[in-house]
Amino acid sequence: MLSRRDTVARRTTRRWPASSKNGRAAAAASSSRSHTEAEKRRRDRINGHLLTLRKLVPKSDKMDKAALLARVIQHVKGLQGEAAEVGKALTVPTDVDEVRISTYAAAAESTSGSQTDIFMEASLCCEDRPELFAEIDQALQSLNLSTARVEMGSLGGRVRIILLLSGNGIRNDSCSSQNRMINLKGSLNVALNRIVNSTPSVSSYRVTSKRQRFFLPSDT
Amino acid sequence: MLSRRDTVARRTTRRWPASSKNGRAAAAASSSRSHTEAEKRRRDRINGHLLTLRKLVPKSDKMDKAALLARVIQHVKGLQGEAAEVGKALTVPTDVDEVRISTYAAAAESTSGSQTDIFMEASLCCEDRPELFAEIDQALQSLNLSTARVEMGSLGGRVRIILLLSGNGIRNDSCSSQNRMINLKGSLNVALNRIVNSTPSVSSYRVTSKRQRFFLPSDT
DNA sequence: AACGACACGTGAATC
DNA sequence: TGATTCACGTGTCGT
Repeated sequence: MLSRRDTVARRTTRRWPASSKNGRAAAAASSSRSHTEAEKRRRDRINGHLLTLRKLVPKSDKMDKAALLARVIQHVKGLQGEAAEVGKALTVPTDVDEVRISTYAAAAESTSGSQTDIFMEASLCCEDRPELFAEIDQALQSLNLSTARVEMGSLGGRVRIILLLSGNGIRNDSCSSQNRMINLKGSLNVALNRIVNSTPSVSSYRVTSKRQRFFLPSDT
Repeated sequence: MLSRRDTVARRTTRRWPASSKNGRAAAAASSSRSHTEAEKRRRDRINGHLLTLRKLVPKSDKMDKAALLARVIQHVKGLQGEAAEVGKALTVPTDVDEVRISTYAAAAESTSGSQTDIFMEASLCCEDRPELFAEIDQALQSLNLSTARVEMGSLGGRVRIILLLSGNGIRNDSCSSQNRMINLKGSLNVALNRIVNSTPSVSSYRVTSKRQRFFLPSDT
């Protein structure tokens, strides 16, 4: 459990046998001493870094040294995954039209047993236009999908919208849910692609400058 | 420099002196053996985790054990800082109303010399309501601020909006630009706070469910 | 030779 | 008590 003993000096750096006058034994003793001291410096260096890591990683106090390392790798993995996910899910639109749909199951630890809900994450990137949200809304409604969360970024007249969707009542305890999921995914894909690919060139709406048309007032 | 020797078994797990028939010595030897074996297992566990970390952290191969740990803490610090920064700029609304404005100068490397534009980043988090964007738009227009980029996140009926603003024609080559900047910052702050703090309770707009009102169609 | 890094076995301490 | 964790000193390999 690691109590004190990591800070306390358990033994006072060993008493060396007082360098004898004999040349041979003195040399050997000196060598051994420097060796021991160097080794201690090495250990202190490692343990110092270990301590830094312990302070850095939350809830890693009162932990085994090996367990600490395990927690560190878990933390690094988590942070790396998070960073990658943020990078992938970043709401900065690019110049290419894109629709990406990924399904995954998030295990929701509830009090009454663990239930696994099915979610879908849809990311679409296209030219911005006023009817965009309404069209997306309509598509989602027709597919009976509810939006758990939405994030949106806009830059240079283009938008990237990331939707976290959940199919109503679609759980993985149903045997046919997987098939429904695939169908849903396909349907959503074609619907969003249709929305993205509807070029606004025929629309009456026209961009004056290549930039600065972010705040399109609702109707005022 | 860490060559092989970490994978090679340098000595074959020590030959124990064949449990003697003496009860006392046999017990002591058995105890010592289990102790040694347990200690080896512990070392292997630690080194195993260390190896995992070495695989996890890039460019940490061919490194001292202590240096590896130093690199791990550096990596963790970097990832944590990155995550914190992302978290601060992330468009996930919280439960507290908030307005945050930060100004910074971004050096734009143009062909005709380097010109330094002044930007402001405004982050506001409040309850969502249909007139919100229009009010923000109006405030920005009255302050003659143009929006270079906007990011928005919505969750549970609340929104967090992050605006990257640039004052029109405000450059730092002007001697009075700094004062104008401060005034602008203050004005923007009071304007956004007024918008955020205007409670929608008196508004005719009312939320039915605590969730799922993300896609408010423009007017259809 | 001398120095640095590693694995090892052991004594002490904690649970 | 036995199991487990830690720091220590040492042997040994590679530079």
